[in-house]
Amino acid sequence: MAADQNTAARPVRSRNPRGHGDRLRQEILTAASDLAAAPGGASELSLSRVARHVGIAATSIYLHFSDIDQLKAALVDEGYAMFDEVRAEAVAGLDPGAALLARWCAIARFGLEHPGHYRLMFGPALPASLAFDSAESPGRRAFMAGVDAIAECQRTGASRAADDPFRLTAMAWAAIHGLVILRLDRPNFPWPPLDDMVADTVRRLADLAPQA
Amino acid sequence: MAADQNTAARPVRSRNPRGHGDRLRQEILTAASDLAAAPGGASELSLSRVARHVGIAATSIYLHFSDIDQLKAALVDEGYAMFDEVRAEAVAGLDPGAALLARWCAIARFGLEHPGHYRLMFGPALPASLAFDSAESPGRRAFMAGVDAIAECQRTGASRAADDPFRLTAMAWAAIHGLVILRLDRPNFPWPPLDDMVADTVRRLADLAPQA
DNA sequence: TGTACATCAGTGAACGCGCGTTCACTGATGTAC
DNA sequence: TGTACATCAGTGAACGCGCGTTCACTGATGTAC
Repeated sequence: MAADQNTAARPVRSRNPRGHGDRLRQEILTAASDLAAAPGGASELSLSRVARHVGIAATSIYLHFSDIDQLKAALVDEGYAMFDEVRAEAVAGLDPGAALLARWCAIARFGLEHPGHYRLMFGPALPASLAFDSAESPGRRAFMAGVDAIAECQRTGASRAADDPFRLTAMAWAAIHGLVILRLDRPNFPWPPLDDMVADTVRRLADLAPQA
Repeated sequence: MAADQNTAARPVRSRNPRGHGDRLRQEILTAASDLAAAPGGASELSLSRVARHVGIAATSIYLHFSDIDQLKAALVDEGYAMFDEVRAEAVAGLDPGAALLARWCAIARFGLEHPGHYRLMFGPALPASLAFDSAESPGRRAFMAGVDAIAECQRTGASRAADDPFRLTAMAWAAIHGLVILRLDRPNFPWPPLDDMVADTVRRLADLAPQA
């Protein structure tokens, strides 16, 4: 019964008006993100499935992406754009300690709200060229912003941890990534509320002063 | 050059002596674990690849496993057997605080030493029937053992955290899982030493008393 | 106002590949008589 | 001691499927004259 996704007729879809062919690009990205969000992540993402989801012929994807890795790369780019925005928005106007908590809560919420993007950005399925490891990658830049945020907390006394801020950030990153990815992969586990867990984790790892 | 795994002749391999056909079962499990260890995890695990890796015909796998999910399930079983053993060995004879640190260090090391098993046990690619969520699953039993370990620390004063031990364990699990899985998925990141990071993370989350 | 043409958004058939799975089989080794 | 047979460990050809990718194409819409 659930299998008729294979046999179902392609959904009705009227072609975009002349001059707006690039709208399809966004439809493709959205569908790809939906598929990558599935448990199993990027392994559920295929050109045929994306095309079926959008309601177009598989070959139409080539009008906007030269191959499937370009499609994944575009999702990753889009993901980092949202990711940067979400963090900036979350910390705006806060003092360093509150900002640190807000930053990591925003990261965790981003992961749960955009699981398709998140899995591609931080999961194992990246096109090789985009792996989070060169110093100029967007992932590394986001990480270094986290390092700065912790260093700022240490400077102002909001954090009493004496550790190297790079190391502290690696610990926080791992901890929050684990929270996100386990929630995605084990949705039936009786998870305590997200924001509290994230805040408690960060507060303890960075030894943040108790809040007013 | 790396592609000749496809065209390469099957490795020489003499058949097992009469009465020892079940040796092949273990060879298959070992090869499957190797393949699942790859970045990309279980998506690299296929019957054909396992067979090629062992040096047998793909159909020979059916002599020991009725389908590919049974093969994965056997890997998960084997993984939990090792996992239970490794934890028991790590904590033997230690006081509650030291045992808690040793437990989580052993878990992290298990993940890095047996990435194939670990990815299947805790990653997204589990056969549906084995997902870590029913109360009787081996994963849940391991988790509850962790809860007991933290509760014991709280009882003896080794941990000064007042939280629900279930919640604390969920935080620790997420944090350590994140450390393991990010190390596997981002091997080029300049990670600080594992044991220190694990111990620091657990010490801070559980608010363990400083050690002698 | 009419018509030829260019452009644009998208299609459909076909390909070779690796996959999981089925089926009938092979050939060496031990055992019954 | 010799031979027929059963058992055992594994093989090889074939299937249908979804995949990524190629190629030549269609049909609606706008524009030049």
